[in-house]
Amino acid sequence: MARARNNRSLDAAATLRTAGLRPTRQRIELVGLLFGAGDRHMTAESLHAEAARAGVQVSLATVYNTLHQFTESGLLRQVVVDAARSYFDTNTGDHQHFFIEDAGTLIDIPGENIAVAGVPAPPKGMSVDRIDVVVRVKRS
Amino acid sequence: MARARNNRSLDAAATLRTAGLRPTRQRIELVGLLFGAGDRHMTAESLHAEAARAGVQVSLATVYNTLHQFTESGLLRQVVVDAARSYFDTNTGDHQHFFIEDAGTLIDIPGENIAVAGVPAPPKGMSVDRIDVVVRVKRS
DNA sequence: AATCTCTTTAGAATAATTCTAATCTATTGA
DNA sequence: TCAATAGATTAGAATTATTCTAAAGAGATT
Repeated sequence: MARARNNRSLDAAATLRTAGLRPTRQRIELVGLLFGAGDRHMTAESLHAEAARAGVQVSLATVYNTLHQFTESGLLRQVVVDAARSYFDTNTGDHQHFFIEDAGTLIDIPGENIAVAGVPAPPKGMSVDRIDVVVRVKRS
Repeated sequence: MARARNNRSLDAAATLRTAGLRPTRQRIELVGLLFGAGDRHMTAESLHAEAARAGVQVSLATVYNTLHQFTESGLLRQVVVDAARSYFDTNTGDHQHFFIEDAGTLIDIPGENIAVAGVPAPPKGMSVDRIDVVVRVKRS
């Protein structure tokens, strides 16, 4: 019998298969980093740096590819708060964000807390894809 | 008597002076383009192209400078909806946006229509700068 | 008009992201 | 099990939006 991969890897592979993605070495390791420790907000650069620190060899191009594939298959959600960089959120459930402008960091606001009322009907032939609320905060 | 500038230019110059900016030829012409025709959502490239079409000579660097200066002095509001480009809104009043993802266009939602409830207290030492709501719509 | 400070500009530089085309690897079918 | 194949990874080049630089230009003030 071949030496088995550990449980984490098995979980990651299953997650990837469910998402319709081949469980490659790089994707498995990125799944581990992304989903191994609670809800996180990552940029391509921060994930690439974290992979390097963890001794995981993966190119920046693959990190970008992977973040986009994970977003398309619903494993991640992209958050647009800053014109300069893209954030990816491991929490894909109903929630919104505080954005700390000075630090460039995000904090989740649970969806049950927050409510948006009075959104007009979208233009003819259009339907609402998602409503994003960003509460921008600064040092006071 | 010197030939007087027209009213539009006088208005523009006054607007600029009030904002604490020197009324230079370029700024006056950009004010004319930006505020001459109702509420608009522009990118640096779109404003630069429109200036060129109108025969207004202004460099792209100046368009960027001007958009940022106008934003800082409250003449414009920057809208972050797309990781790829920055939009500037001539409507600085209380309102929110539909973002048509396919077309990359914005539509205002009047502030009196929309309400956000249940925003938790911001983290210690922070205060809310602004709450942005983006209703992302797509062809249905 | 002289001076001073602020502004504009072309083009170089930067930063995030995407592309390319060559190499590699997981999967599949024999 | 192994070759074939479709898909994935990679380094580095390319692209895109934006910012920087430093030199020339133009309002403002005297």
